[in-house]
Amino acid sequence: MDRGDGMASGNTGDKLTTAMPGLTERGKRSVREALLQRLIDKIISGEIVEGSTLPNEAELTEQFGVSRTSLREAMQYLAALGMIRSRTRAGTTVLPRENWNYLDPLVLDATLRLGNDDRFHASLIEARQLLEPAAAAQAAANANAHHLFRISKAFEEMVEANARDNEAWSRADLEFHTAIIRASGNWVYLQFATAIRAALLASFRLTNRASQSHEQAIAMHQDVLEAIRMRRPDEARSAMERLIGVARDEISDALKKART
Amino acid sequence: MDRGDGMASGNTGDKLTTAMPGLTERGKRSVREALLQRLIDKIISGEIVEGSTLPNEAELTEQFGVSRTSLREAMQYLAALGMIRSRTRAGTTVLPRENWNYLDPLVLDATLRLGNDDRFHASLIEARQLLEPAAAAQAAANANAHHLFRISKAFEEMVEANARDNEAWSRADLEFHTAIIRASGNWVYLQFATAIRAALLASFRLTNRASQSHEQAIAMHQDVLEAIRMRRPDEARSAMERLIGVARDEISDALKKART
DNA sequence: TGTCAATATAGGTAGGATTTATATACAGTC
DNA sequence: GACTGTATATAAATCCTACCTATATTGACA
Repeated sequence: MDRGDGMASGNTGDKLTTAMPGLTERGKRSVREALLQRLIDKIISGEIVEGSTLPNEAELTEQFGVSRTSLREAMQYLAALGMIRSRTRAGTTVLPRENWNYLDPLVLDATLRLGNDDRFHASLIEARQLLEPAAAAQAAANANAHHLFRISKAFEEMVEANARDNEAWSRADLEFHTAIIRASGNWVYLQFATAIRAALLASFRLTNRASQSHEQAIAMHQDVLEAIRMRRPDEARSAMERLIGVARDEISDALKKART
Repeated sequence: MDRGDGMASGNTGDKLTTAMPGLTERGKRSVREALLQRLIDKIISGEIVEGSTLPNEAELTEQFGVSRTSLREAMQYLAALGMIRSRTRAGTTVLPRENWNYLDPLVLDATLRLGNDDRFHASLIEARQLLEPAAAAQAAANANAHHLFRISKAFEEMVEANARDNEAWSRADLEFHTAIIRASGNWVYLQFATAIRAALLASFRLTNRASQSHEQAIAMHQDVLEAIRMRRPDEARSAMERLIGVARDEISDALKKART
């Protein structure tokens, strides 16, 4: 929980700190970024309760050892995430969770790091099961040449990577799913890309895929690709349903194992 | 398009401006809020092209007549919306649309105001057709007493308002749909609440509902409510599908009419 | 071709002036 | 006397100016 920036107020002008660059230890994150993450973590973890009122600026700057400007910039960021609202005289209050933008990478990341909530993963998978087949069907109907190219390219990169290169595989897998959503032409679906991204990354962390299942995965991805290429929405939908179904099973297995 | 704050740089410290408060004319929005909206509008409308690099801070402060602090706070907000990214020395660039958080009320509002894109509305309706029936089914399965109460209350407020009070009707309608999504227990679905909110508000603006269709609408809402109360997911799903189906038809009619 | 200094730009700090929503007190009315 | 509207005080966010720091790019030079 302790971050290296506890004494960030130390660099108030003396040349010592600036004389040795690169020694700031872990994280080259800026003051604001560090502060932002500390605040997000405190709110997400519940250390700062939703609905509560934050201390005023003066106290916060002292508590976190940052200037008012940095604090206020971080506050603006939080306000944009729907996590706080400031009203003059009334102070700054933490909004109910319902308003938070969980689709933001920072928020999503903090939630996955701090909360071991199975229901969270379940919702994510549920949403994928709903959205991705629909997106695949729309992609089969709407995709233009450029979209098809990007999907195909991602697929080929998956085949190329195979079991050999886990990093490249996950990158390509991610791009495959994102490209299909993009091809659906529905901007609302696209908003979920970051959530799906997070879901996939979580599953990569959790599951150590046996090389045998790579073959199976490739076959299923190919089914989706072919259906989209052939302009068959229904086939694309069901192929994607099968694909997500397997992903769901793998995740729930991994979560069960992780619990023991 | 012209805002009243074009000469906001006038208050550079001389006491004259402060001597006459309340003369700032229209809009009680703060400097930052006004600036934020101007920037969002410029980006959404395409006046500032995605991928382009903004002028540096000094030029921007001059151009918009605001201080550096306000500018940077607005920038932080934009960064949180995924619209810009700042890197030292490289300047501030506008990110591709794909990264923008359209689910944010400010962004959504600007998009609806500035862009008359039918495809935008179509995507919104498509997403509702996919999400809301699923949410209703989940709500039928998962809703607790509190959730049921809120849905029922919203329904009763709709009945109460009926044709009499258009304002109250739309507020209750909004609450009805939001409460069901809340009851689904899926946080991902809940992220769409703002989008659905926007869709409903747009439809209220567009359609001048004949009082006869209020009766029909109430009946359909009641079907959804009853199915959830009776814990029948499939019925809830299909009742919601019918409801959204009508909404879709009304919207597309209204859009056609608006075009002529 | 690699190294190092100059430079431009975002990032950060300090402190004061201004604005504004709320609360409190007070006067006027039913 | 209870209620309602109006001035004043105040606490908090808001906004501003001025100056300092860190860092990535550029370009000169060895």
